[in-house]
Amino acid sequence: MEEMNEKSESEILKSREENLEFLFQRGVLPYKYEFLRTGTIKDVLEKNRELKEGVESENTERLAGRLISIRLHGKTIFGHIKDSEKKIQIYVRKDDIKEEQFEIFKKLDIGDIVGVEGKIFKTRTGEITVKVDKFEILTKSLLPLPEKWHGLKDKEIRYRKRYLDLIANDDVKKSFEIRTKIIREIRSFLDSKGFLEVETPMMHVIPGGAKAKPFLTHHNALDMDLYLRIAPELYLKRLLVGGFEKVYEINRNFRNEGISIKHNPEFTMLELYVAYADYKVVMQIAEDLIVNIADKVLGTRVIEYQGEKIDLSPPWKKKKMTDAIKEYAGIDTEKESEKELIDRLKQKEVEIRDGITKGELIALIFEEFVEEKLIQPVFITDFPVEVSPLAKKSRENSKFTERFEPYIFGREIGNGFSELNDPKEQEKRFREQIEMDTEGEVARVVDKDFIDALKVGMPPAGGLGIGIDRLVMFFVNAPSIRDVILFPLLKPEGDK
RNA sequence: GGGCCGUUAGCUCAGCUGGUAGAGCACUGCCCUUUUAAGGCAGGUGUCCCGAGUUCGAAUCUCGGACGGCUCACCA
Repeated sequence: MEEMNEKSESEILKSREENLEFLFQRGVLPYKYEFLRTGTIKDVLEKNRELKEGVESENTERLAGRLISIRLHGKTIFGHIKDSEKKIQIYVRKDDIKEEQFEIFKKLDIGDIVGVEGKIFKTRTGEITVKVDKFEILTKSLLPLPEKWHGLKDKEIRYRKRYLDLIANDDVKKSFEIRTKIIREIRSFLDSKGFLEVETPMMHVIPGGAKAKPFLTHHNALDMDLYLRIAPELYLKRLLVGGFEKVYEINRNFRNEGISIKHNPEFTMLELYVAYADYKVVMQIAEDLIVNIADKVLGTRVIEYQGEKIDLSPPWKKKKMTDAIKEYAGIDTEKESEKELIDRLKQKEVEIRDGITKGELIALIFEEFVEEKLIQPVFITDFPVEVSPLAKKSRENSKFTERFEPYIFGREIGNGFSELNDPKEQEKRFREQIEMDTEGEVARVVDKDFIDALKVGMPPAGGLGIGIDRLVMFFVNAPSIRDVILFPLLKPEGDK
């Protein structure tokens, strides 16, 4: 089996290996140390846009890039080279360069990285082209590039060999550039509002701050099990206790759950906390933050996601969860009994655990009957207290909390609340959560040190979390979270 | 983990109701001094994912397995 692979692989490589050997024999080292460019391809294209046909540029340009196409015509060669932004045609005439150089050029393969030098002209068809006087092969490519007609479509290869995906699919590079701009814009927005960016531990002794299964790891010297964090929340709140008033963290969370179009085991989360503020303040920040991204990164507040036009223009609607259920599902959760709600859920084949609470039922009804209908941006507020262990109870109704989630395209893209800061209440809620957690694969423990911190006293505060990957998905119209994570987790390659 | 679909040349794919394979791109050689999915002529691509079964005969049918995609569940 292994022998087979080696054999077939060497078949693929053969011609390129021979070309490499050809270069070595002529004393050409195809792994150069540097190449000084006069500019990027984009610069040169812009500079020569007005060039008249039949006229050569005054300046000699030096450009470098990957050879992405070659067209041999006997005594001339056409091709395109591409750098990080643009591609440009190159034109080599046998009369213009030494015979040996011409022979070497004919041995170049698609994928080689080359440097070219020459004047710029426009071809008969008006394409800006480099008339090559000199060239250097900067890096030899030994493996073939993805096929040029169909490009690289195989999703597995695209994710597994992202470098090929980036070479073959321009829009992929663009998506990741937008991702970076979004994160940069979030930072600059929050920094300008006086937030301090902090870093809290990724390795936790007690997993907390969210309801999810953690990854387990081990510290050898301390002979101690550690969990990769599922959320930074409890540490960021400790900072509020410590006296920071506006903090945020943008970093990875790790959750040992299933992988799907919306889930990657490690994902990037923004969490922010504002002292002396409640959930209403934070809700406004969430809206401002996202509208600001739309303005600064895309320049429009109307985005199209998977064929659906989404208008991010503020103000976003706000609906209490129970009101949304009434509006979209016609169910009055106040009036209906628990049994009636359970029957409705069972019709949708939702599993109901024994001893389920009314609050959990309301949350399930919302998820099953309402969520997918929330296409345009909307804040769902007032979540049941049973599903919101870290949120303060509502001033109006103690069965609900001062909590909100912004929904877009049927997906929750964030989560925020008036942070619970009563240590006794918090400890009680933690214990109730542990009781409700019937699956219990990971031993749930109350984070006593966090309770101690609350006992020292945390100012009233509002907090917000936003899943960055999912947010980016909207802005780059990505159907899968894997399209916005450069190297998504995949199973190791099988022995095919 | 459940369900659905897929796996044929390096790549993208075709191969009807079973008679052991085909196209384009890529690759090799030759021709071609403004082409751009360049073109023309010639060349060979291959344990048809693996294993077992049915059959005179399996890429094709049956069963089992591997790998992958989508989807549902857990979750954000």
